[in-house]
Amino acid sequence: MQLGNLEKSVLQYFWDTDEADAKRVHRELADDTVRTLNTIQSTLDRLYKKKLLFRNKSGHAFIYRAAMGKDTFLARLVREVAADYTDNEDTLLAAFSSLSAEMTETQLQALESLIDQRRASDKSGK
Amino acid sequence: MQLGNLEKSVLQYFWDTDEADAKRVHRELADDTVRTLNTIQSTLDRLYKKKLLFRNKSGHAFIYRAAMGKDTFLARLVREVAADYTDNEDTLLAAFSSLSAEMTETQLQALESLIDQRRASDKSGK
DNA sequence: CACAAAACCGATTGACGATCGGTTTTGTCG
DNA sequence: CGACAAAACCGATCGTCAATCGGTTTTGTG
Repeated sequence: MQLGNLEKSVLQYFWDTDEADAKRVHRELADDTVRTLNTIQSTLDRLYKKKLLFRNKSGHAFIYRAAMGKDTFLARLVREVAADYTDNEDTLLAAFSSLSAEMTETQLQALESLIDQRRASDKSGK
Repeated sequence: MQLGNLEKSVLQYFWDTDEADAKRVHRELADDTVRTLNTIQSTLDRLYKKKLLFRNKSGHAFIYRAAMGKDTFLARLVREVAADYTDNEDTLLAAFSSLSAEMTETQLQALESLIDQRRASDKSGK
């Protein structure tokens, strides 16, 4: 899932904003470069076709919203990257190894507690 | 760092093979699609310019080798992906959370032991 | 039903990887 | 040292895909 810069910005926008139509996105994403509402519409449509945004019609316009949270999306990207470069599953662990080499102790602890949480939710049959 | 398919294959090749010149890569990467030696050369050059391969001349030809291991490269990609979608560092942890939700107990344990190793090498002043 | 708003379509541009043909360099060997 | 082959280097073309926008078609709604 390779995204362009505008696509990323828009996605980011929807992680902060519950829902919006093209007009609103265009208005609130206004930055340096001048862009047409039309450009935003194309981008929304592209993201919709990529199933990264949901939409449903309300009056004239489509109302869009993020199809998944940022963390879920990130996890997906990470998995994708790993799958792209590895045959056996454990390369992902190797990558973690390199990554962890640059993590702070605090982050390591956070990671550990995530693992524990995962185990807990397993046990509870979730 | 976005790579095309041939680039990925070549990189993968160099993670299995210590060093090789274009000719050898071309010979050993021969698959279905017919490709010229020239194509392989371009690709090697592109990877060299991206600093993913080292090279040095030996006789007529360049001898190439991987500039980093697969795990280091993967870690770099993961970091890159994360940086691309997150302002604060901790989104990476959130992503791990989603990821860990699909890990087997065995993988979780492996991850934990990686964390421990990391701590150990910290203490030893490495 | 008319009209404005938005969707939809299609064209263009700019990156960039893949692919090669052709030209220039450059070792090496007689 | 000079010819020749091998490889590097250059540049063109093609395909894909995001970004951009103009123009046309739909479509709610007053």
